[in-house]
Amino acid sequence: MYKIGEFSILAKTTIKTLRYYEKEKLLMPSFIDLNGYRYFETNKLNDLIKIISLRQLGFTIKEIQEVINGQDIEKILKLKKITIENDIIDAKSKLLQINNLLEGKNMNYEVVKKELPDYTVYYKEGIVKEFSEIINFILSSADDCKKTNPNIKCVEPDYCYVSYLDGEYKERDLKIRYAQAVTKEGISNENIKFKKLQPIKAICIYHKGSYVGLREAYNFIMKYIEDNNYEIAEAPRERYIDGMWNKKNEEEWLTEIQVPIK
Amino acid sequence: MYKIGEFSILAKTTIKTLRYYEKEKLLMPSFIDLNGYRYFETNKLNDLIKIISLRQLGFTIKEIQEVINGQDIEKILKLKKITIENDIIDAKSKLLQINNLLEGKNMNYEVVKKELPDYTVYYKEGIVKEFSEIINFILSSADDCKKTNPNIKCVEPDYCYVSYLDGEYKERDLKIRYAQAVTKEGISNENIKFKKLQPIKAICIYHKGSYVGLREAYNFIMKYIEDNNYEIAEAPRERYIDGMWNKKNEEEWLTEIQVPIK
DNA sequence: TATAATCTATCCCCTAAATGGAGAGTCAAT
DNA sequence: ATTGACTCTCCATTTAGGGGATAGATTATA
Repeated sequence: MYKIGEFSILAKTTIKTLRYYEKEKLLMPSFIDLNGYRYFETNKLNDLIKIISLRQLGFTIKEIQEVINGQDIEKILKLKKITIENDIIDAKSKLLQINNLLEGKNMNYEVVKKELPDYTVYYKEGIVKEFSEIINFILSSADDCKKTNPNIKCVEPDYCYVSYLDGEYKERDLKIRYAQAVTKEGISNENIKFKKLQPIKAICIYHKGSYVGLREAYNFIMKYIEDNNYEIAEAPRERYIDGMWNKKNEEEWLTEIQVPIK
Repeated sequence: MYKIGEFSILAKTTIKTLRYYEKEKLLMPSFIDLNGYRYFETNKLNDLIKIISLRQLGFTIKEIQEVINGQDIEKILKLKKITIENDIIDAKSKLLQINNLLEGKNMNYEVVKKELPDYTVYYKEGIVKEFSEIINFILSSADDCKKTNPNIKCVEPDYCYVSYLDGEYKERDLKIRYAQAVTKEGISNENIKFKKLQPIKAICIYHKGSYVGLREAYNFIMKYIEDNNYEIAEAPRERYIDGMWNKKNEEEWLTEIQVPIK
C-alpha cells in the first residue's frame, strides 16, 4: 500500500491526474482512510498502465470507461486505427497546403457573366442536419417530384442548384432550397413546388477542389462584383458539378457559384 | 458593407466565430454603428480567408495573432511543417502500438537481483525544468566535479544513476539527484558533494524502448518485489544507458531500473 | 402606423483533460 | 511542541467556440 505521492512516482503519473482518474471512476484507490488519504496497492499500477496506454493512443476518458466496462476492445481498437489513419491523411494534406503556400501558389479564378434563362424549375425546401446530407436531400427531391410527375424531364444541358436560406452561415441544421430545371411545369405536391424563374444575369465562377476552398471563391467573386459596381439581386446559387458522389479525389471536385445581379 | 449575417454566409463562417475573432482582435468589423451592429466590407473576406486557412493548418489563435502582427510567416510555416511531420510520426507509432495490442504482444522483463557495492560517488542535486534537460544536468555535474577534481576517474565499468527527490511524480521542475561512481573520494564544492554509498542489494530490470514504457517496467518490478516480500530501502535509481544522445531510434533506448531493498 | 417576424446584441454557462493555487488538515521527525 | 513535508477539498483556468436567454433594432406586412 502506497500513499498517493509514492504511487505517483512509481506510476510516473501526477497526483492531480490520479485524483482526476478517481473522480472519473477510471482508477479507484485500493483504500481510503478516515482522513480521506488515498492508498494504492501494486495491482492498481497494472490498471493504470492500461489507462495510460489507451490515453496515449488518443482514447478519450469516456472511451476508456467503455473499455473498462467490458466493451469489445478489439472492435474499439480497430475503429481507433481508422481514425488515426485518417489523421495521417489529413496531416499529409496539410503539409501539401503548407508547401503550396510556401511556393506562393494561388487559386486563379476566371469570372464569367452569364444570362440565366427563364427556367421552369421544381424546388424543395427543407432542413438538413449536415452539409453531407445535401446529396440525400437532392435525391429525395427527385423522388418527391416523380410522385406527382412520373414523366418529368430535366432540361438539357442540366441545370440545378442549391441555395441557403438561413440568415447566417451554419454547419448544422441548414435550411436549404434545391431547384432543378425541367422542360415544363408539372404538378406540385406537399414536398415540391413548381415555379418559373425570372431571367437574370449572374456573375459566375468555377471552383475546383474541396469545399473549404469555396470561401476563396466567394472572396474572389464578391470583390469582382464590388469592383465592377454590380448589385446583388438574390441569394447565390451553388452548383455541385463534381463531388464525392463521382470523384474520390477532393482535388477533382468542381463547383460553380452563381451570384444573380441586377 | 454587409451585416454580420450576410457576411457570415459569404464567408461560410458562423456569426459566433466572427464575434469571437473580433474579441480576439483577429478580424475587426469595418464599422460598428450606434446600436452596436457590425458591418463588414468585402476586403475583410480576404483577411478572414487567411485566418481560416491558418486555423485549418492547426495554428492556434495566438499564433495567428503573431502572423498578423508581422512575424515572419515563412519561418512560422516551416516550424508548423515540422510539428505536422512529427504528428505523422507519432500517429504511425500509435498504429504500430495498436497492432501490437491486437496481436497480443507483451513486454517481457527479466528480473535480476544485484549486490551494489559500496561505491564512492560524487553527486549533484538540483532542479531541471523538463525531463529532457537531465542530459545537460549530467554534463554540468561532470564539469562541476572537474573544477575541484581535474583528475577524477570514473570506475570501470561505469556506474551512474539518477534518482527523483520530489515527493510525487512531476513533469516540470523536477528535483533530481545525479550520482556518478568514481575511483576515490575528491574535494566537494558548492555544486557537488562526495559520499560513500552503503553496499546494498537491489532488484533490477532493463527496459528497452521509449520512456513512456518505463511505467510498465515499474509495474513489473514492483509486483515482483511484492510477490517476493522484499522491502524497498531507498528511492529507485534510473540508469540511462542508451538514449537520445547515442541512438536515434527510440526503440533502441536502454534504461535500467534499480530498486534498493533491505 | 401598428404589429409581427427576423436580425442582432450582450451575457452567462458548457465543453476535455487535466493543471495551478489557496487554505486547511495530517503525519513524521526533531 | 514545533517544523516541514504531505495530503485533502474546492475553485479557477486553459481552447475555440457553441447553446441559449433576454432585450433591443430593423424590416416586412397589414
